[in-house]
Amino acid sequence: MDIVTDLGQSRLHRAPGEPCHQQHQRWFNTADITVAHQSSLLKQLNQQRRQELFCDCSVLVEGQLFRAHRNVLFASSGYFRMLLSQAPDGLSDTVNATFDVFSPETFTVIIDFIYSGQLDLSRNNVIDVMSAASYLQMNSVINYCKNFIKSSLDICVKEEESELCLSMSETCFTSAAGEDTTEQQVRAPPVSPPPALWTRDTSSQCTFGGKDSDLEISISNIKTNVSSPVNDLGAEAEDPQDPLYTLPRPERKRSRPSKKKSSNSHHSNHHTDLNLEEARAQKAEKAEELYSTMPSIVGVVGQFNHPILRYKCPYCTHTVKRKADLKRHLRCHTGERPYPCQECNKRFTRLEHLRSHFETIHQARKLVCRKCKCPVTEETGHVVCEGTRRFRMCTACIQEVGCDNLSMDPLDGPNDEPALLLGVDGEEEGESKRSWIVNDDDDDLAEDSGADLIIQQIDDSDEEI
DNA sequence: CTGGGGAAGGGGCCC
DNA sequence: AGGGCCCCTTCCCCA
Repeated sequence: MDIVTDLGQSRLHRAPGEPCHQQHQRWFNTADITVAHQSSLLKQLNQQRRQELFCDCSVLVEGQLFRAHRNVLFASSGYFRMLLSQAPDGLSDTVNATFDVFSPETFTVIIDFIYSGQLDLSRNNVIDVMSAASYLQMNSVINYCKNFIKSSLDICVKEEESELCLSMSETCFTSAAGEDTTEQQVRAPPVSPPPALWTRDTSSQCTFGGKDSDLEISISNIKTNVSSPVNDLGAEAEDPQDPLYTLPRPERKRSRPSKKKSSNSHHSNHHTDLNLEEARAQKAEKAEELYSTMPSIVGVVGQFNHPILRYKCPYCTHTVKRKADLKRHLRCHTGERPYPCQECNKRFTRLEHLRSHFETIHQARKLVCRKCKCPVTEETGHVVCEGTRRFRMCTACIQEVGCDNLSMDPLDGPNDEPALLLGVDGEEEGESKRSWIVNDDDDDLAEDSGADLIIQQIDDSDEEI
């Protein structure tokens, strides 16, 4: 039996034992039949959809209901593939999906394409369709849209070329303070393709400087989308030229600051610092934009009676229950690290991670000996400083290491001693917390003072076991 | 080379 | 919605 499962792809299926010379004959026949069969099948499915026959899936787009076949959506869209594969078991159950991120008109174009292979693109809807296709992870539609825009540009750009060049030169080089948003628009920071895709009101991006707004929208979105093509799983390709991509991403190998790196980072040149700061600021800005444009509801999985709300990450297939969790998750894609450690300048995505890091690394909160792992009290051990790192050692281990290898903390004093970071006995919790968050006056502590190991007397009065 | 431990990062979920 | 806790995984370092 010859069955072609891939839409739009003809394949020859040779019957077992069939001579090769007959294959070629069969190829032409089968190809013709296959195309005819595909066409007929698609028409049948489309007819069924229009008559709502055997439809087992509902898609709600801004209140407008679209009935469809689950298997067709599954085969056509990465998003639906993910959505449907996460749906509860039970093939007889209907599946419901709700979208607020594109209009019913846009989805009509998409679903018509799914069921007919014909994409009804126009100058007015191409961006919306491309955005929706990107969201739904339909690469073929994205490519059609790209080609459509490209071909439009080939015509338009030639017409507008001279004026556009003039406009670009004005907008790009006249703003010394960088306040001109048009410059940023031209540069199109690629860190967040999804925001552009989420924003259906593309008119807000028409700040390119030319007079043809359609053309400018196209340029903006082409840059965003082409530079960050979405793969089948929805993750965009990385741009090695983009400074923002140099920061940790979940699919990358984690970049731990090695000791060498850490020490070098203090001596990095001014330009690098500025670039890092710039990249950091851009990241924070894009992250903020990303959060502000996050859709309120991304999808509903489950049965009609018991829908399960899920927020889907626009960068990967991960879904979460709460919007706040999505916001937190997005930091691993945006690279935003809003919580810097005052001691070592290492940055964290979460406050709790910073706290954990600070308490473990800089406060020696762990009441065990670093060497022998035995419990350490104020009688049985000391806090040992190694640069900005602190840990505890029992007296026996300190003696074993030898006092010659250890030196007293030069900061040991009533006012500036690091032990102050541990908090004061009887201090209320808020004060205690603030001690590890804000410590701007302790800059000298952040530097390696020359002593590799420093011992200081333990003040366990405020510590909890 | 390998296994153990520490640190960091991320997800789920409760308050 | 944000903060926080718990748990798990991953990565790196070191013996």
